Amino acid sequence: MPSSSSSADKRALAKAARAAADPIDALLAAHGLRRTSAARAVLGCLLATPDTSYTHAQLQNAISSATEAPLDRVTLYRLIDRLTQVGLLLCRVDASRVRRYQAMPTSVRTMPHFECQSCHRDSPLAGALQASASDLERAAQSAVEALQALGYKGLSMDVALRGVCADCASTQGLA
Amino acid sequence: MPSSSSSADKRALAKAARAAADPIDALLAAHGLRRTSAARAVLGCLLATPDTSYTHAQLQNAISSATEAPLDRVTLYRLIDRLTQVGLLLCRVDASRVRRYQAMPTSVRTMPHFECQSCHRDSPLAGALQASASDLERAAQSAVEALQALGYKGLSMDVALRGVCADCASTQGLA
DNA sequence: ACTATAACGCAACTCAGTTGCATTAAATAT
DNA sequence: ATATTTAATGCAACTGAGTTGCGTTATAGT
Repeated sequence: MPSSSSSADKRALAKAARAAADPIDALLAAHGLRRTSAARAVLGCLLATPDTSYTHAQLQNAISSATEAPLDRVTLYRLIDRLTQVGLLLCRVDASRVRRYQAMPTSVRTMPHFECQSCHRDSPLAGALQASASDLERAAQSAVEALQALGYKGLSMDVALRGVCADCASTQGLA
Repeated sequence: MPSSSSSADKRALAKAARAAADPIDALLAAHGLRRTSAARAVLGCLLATPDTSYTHAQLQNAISSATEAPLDRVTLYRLIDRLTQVGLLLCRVDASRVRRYQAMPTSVRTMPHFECQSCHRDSPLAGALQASASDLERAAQSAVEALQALGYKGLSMDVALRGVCADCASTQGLA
């Protein structure tokens, strides 16, 4: 019954249809962002590879080679800022001082890692440390739940150990 | 009986005396670093204020105003690198991408903190989150001990939560 | 005291990110 | 459907933190 529906109904429907057409568009709309080709490309790229983080340069490269639109440096910076501010992206600064971006993970997986201040290797806690690592994960999980209960959104946790690894400690005469 | 001691004894004694004269000099010597005025100033400054971290600029400023030697930027960078590599200093990169340096803490105190990706506030986990925080600390402590047993030196742990805080989540219409 | 080399200081450079401003294109109102 | 508003884009110039090269100085070991 097309003639019986009001024009207001039609508009609402059209809007919903547009928003729901693509899950990525839906996300953008839900967070009050415009559905531009750049936004679709970035969010699409990051959602396609969860748990993978990109630097700004890597992201620009990936977008530019995938699509035929070379996407300006500054535009990408600002787009990333917007996506991060609404909680769609997770941003962390790695040990070499560059920001790394990824889609905000849905479940909170903590991956404790160790950064050696001498050789600058960054390695996940493995082997004998699995026990402590899973203890950490459990503790982290409950902290995250507590924050979620307080209204915090898009939470992620990062556990970093720092120091001098056994290799470096032995090759220097360390006290 | 000064005349009975060999010249070798004398030299060893002199070296020990020089090294032990000042605890800071002793530390430098023990880690194979030269005792220069710059090294003494930096290490002295950081050891005087444990658990306080300085940026490169703050440190340069503190040194230059305390002593009468204005200490070159690059020299300070290189000095910090050396001190960090031997495990005397702890270096971390804060949310705004600048490195912060402090004396390597003797006991491992974990202070979980939350970084809001919208308002960029960085706040310690407090109040209702104390429980989770202390769970985290305990888990962290055992991880650190496990690493120490493996020969790792100068360990420190950093637990960071990231996301959008309740304030920011409510002021934007966040899904 | 002599010598080897660690540490210093200066200048120039790189890399990641920012700011200002004019232009374009979504979203909304008519 | 068209006009209007304003979010988003693109370019150019800039900033701040850290790095590299190289000649000079001062500490450690002989």
